[in-house]
Amino acid sequence: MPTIRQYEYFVTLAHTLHFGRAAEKLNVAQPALSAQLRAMEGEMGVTLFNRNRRNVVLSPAGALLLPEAESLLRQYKRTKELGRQVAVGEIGSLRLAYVGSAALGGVMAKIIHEFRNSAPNVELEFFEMDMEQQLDEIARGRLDGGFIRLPLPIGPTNFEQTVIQSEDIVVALRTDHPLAAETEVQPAALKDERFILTHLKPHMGFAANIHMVCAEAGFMPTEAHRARQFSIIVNMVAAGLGIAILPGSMRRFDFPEVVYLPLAGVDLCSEVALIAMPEPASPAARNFLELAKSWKLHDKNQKGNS
Amino acid sequence: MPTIRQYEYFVTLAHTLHFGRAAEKLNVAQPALSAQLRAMEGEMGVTLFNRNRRNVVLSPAGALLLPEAESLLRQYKRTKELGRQVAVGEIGSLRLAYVGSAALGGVMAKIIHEFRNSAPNVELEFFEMDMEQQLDEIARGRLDGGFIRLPLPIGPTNFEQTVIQSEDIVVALRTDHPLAAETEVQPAALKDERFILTHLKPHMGFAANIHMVCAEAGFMPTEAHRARQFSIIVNMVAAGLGIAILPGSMRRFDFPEVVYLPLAGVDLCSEVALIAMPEPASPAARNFLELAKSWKLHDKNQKGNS
DNA sequence: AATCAAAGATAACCAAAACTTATCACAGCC
DNA sequence: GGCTGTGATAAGTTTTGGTTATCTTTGATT
Repeated sequence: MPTIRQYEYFVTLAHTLHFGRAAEKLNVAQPALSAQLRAMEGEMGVTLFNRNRRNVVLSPAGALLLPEAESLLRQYKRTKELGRQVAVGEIGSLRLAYVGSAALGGVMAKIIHEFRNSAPNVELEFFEMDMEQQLDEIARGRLDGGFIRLPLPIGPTNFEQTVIQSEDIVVALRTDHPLAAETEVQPAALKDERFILTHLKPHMGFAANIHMVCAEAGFMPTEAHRARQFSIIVNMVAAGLGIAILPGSMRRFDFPEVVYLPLAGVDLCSEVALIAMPEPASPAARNFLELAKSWKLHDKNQKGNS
Repeated sequence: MPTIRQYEYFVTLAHTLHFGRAAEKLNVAQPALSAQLRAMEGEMGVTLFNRNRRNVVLSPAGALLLPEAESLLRQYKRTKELGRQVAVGEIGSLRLAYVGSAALGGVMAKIIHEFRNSAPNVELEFFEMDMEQQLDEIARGRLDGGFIRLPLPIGPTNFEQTVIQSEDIVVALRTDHPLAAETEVQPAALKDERFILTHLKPHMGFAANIHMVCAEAGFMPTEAHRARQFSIIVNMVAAGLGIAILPGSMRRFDFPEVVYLPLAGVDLCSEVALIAMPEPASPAARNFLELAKSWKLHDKNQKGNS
C-alpha cells in the first residue's frame, strides 16, 4: 500500500529528476527519498525511474503512472483544504433563532451582517422562535444559538450568554394620562395602573424585568391584557387599554397617542443576549459566538447603550 | 497531514458508527482506531464525531467532510489499480520490429496474436527493420524487441535471444537445372554454381548459414546477385539468374519454374529468434518475452519444425 | 436502586517504519 | 589522475502505529 507521502516523493522526483533537489523540496534528506522510492518500486513491482548513477529518467511505467499520481495529489490537496475550511469555520451551516424583540435594537442585524461578510460560505438559517423553544432546541443541538432577552429561567442546562445590547426601561403612557406630562415617572406611581404585559412567564426575559421594577416599588402589576409582541402592546396602550413597561428601544415606535417616559431611580436595563451551548462543536458556531463577544466589547466604546 | 489510512479510518467509522466494528473491518484493534481518529481531529482542529461513551454520531463538520474523503479514497483506489495494471503489464506500450523473413513461418504472427488476446490494453507498435538497425535501437532502449534470424553478430551488447522457430535449409533450383530432378542435393555439388545471396553481411543472420553450408562443403559461394527479400531471390532463381540457399519455409513460394530440394547431410537449421535486452524494465515487454519463451516450449511438442 | 454489560477511553509497552548523519562508489570532467 | 557531483549504502535514532490489558461511563435489567 503506497502512502500519499510516497506518491508525493514520486511526483516530485519525476518533476525534478534529481534526488538531491527533490529531497530538498520535500524537506527531507536524500537517503530518505531513495529509500521510499525503492520501497515503492519494490511493493508495486515496477521500475519507476531508470537511474544509472549519473542520470535519473522516468521509466515507461513511471510515465504512465505520473498523471494519475498527480491527480491523486490534487484530490488530496482539495480534501485537505476542505478540511481546513471546515475546521476554521469558513464552511458549514448555522441555525439561529431570535425572539421578535431582540431584533429591535439593530445590533443583532449588524452582527449577522458582519458574520455574513466574514464567512460568506457558511449557510445561515434563521427562525423567529420564543425563548422557551429556543432553549429546548439549543439544548438538543438542533439550533446553534439564539437571541433573547435576559434573564434566562433557572434550569439544568448551562448556556453561554453574551450580552450584545443593553437598554434602559421606560413606561409607555397614553398622552391623556395624568403622568404623561412629566419628564419621568416614579415606579411607585404606577401601583394602581392596569398593565399590558407580555405573554412570557414572569421569571424569564423582559417579563422578569417588569416584575422586578414593580416589586422594587412595592407592588405587583395588575394585568389588563397580554400580547406576544411589543408593537402590539404599544398599540394597546395607544388604544387606552392600559400602560406598559417596555425596553427603551421601543421609543422608535413613534405613536402620536403614546409617550415613553424614563422610570425614576431605576438602574435596571433590559439586556439582549446571544445564548448558545458552551464550546459548540461547529467551528462556524464558535466563530459566530466569538464575533458576538468581540462585538459587544468594541461596540460599547463606540456607541454606549442605545 | 492526515494520511490515507486516517481517511480510511474516518470513512469506515462514519459508515459503521461503531468503533469496535469499524476497527474489525479495518483489521485493527479498537484503541488504534480511537488513537488515529483522535490524532486526526487534533491536527485538523475539528470534532469529526460527537461521541458520548455510548453513541457515535457524525458531527456537522464530519458530515461535510465525508463525501470529499470518500472521493479521495476512490481516487486512491483508482491510482493503486492503475499501478497494479502497469506493474503486471496489463497496460503499457510495446515497440517491436521484425526482419521480413521472420514473418514467413507464421509463428511470430501467432505469438503476437496471442499477446494481443492476453493483454488487449497494451499499445503495440510494429516496424519492419533490418537486423543491424534493430540491434542498435534495442540497445538504445528505443525498441523493446525484434524478430530476426540467428546468429547475431558478435558485439559488446548482450541480447537475450529466444528461438521461436527453427527450419531446415533448402536449395532452390530452376526446374531446368541438371540437379532439379534429384530428391536431394549434395552441398559440394553446388561448388561452381552462381548464388543469389542476401544483402546481409556474411557473419550474421541467414547469410551466415549459407556461408557455413558452403564452407563445410569446402567452397565459397560465387555471388551472382544480392537481394533484400527472399521472395525476390526466388524470383531471380525462376528467372535463371542463379541458385539460392534458403530457409525451408520458402517452399510455400510455389513457383512452377522453381524446385526446392533438401541439402544432403546438412543438420544446420535456420532459427528465427526474438531478441531483447535481458530483464527489460517494462512489464509488458517482460510478459511478451515470457510468452515467446513458453510458446517455443509447448509449441515444439505440437508442431515440431515447420 | 443495584447491578450488569457494552463500548469507548486510557495506559503501558513493542515493533516497524521513516528519517538522520556519515560514508561510499561511480561517472564525467578538467 | 585527481576532483566533483550524485545516487547508494550503513548505522543509529526517533516517530508512528499497533497490541494487550484495564478502566470508566452509560443505558439496560431485574
